[in-house]
Amino acid sequence: MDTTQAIFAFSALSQETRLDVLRLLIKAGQTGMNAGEIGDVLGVRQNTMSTNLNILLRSGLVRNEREGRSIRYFADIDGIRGLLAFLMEDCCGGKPELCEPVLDAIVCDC
Amino acid sequence: MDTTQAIFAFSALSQETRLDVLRLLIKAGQTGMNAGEIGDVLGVRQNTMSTNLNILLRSGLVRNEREGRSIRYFADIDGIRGLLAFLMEDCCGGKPELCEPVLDAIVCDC
DNA sequence: TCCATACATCAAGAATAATAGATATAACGG
DNA sequence: CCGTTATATCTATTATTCTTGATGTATGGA
Repeated sequence: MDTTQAIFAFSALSQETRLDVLRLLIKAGQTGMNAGEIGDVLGVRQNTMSTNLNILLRSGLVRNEREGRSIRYFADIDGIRGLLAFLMEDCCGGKPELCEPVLDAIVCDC
Repeated sequence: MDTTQAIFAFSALSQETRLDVLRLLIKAGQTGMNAGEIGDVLGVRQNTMSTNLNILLRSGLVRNEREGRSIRYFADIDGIRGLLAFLMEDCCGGKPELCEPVLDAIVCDC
């Protein structure tokens, strides 16, 4: 992950539809969701959703897989990890009490 | 953290100067850095840096403290935690193997 | 109180991004 | 093949964001 890529990824997340999509796909986990299904759930027009899905794809936060006529989208965990690792790189200047709370926040219930 | 606030924060990070500033402040930890010092290190003009620091402040990713004539800026760990927690909320749909690698990436050496 | 330092705000031009109508492509069924 | 479904691309308009010169404000020292 370099700065340019990180900026592109954060930029992808700085728009409501795309942020909603990624959060939805993170919830969906390995099951993923079809493009049309995502558009229906979020109430976004087909071509707008397609454009936004493509931006998420290019940002490396999402991946997809053709499934017959549909295309299924998934959160790309490696991409998300890379982005967060880039942000938190060299964190806390040797004082773990600064960054530990950040980790705690992401621990999920599963 | 709500969607509007998260979009504002990700938008704050989707610009080179501001992303550089936050990463710098994360490295600086509790020591923080003066506004002028940040501008010097990153080679950004005074008023541009001031505008960008204000955007980071309003995004909740950074906090500041007056120090005589200077103003010292710090990464706001609570703000960062809130943002990442919002993104990863309800992650992995019951399958921990999806989100654990994300956590591993952020574990720091300190 | 006057000056210097450190930072913030204003305003306007330039660059970038968002949306949606129209159209194109890809896959499947008959 | 032909039609239908599912998604992608093109294009233009509108809206937002970035940068910077000029100027304003706050603090501390002489």
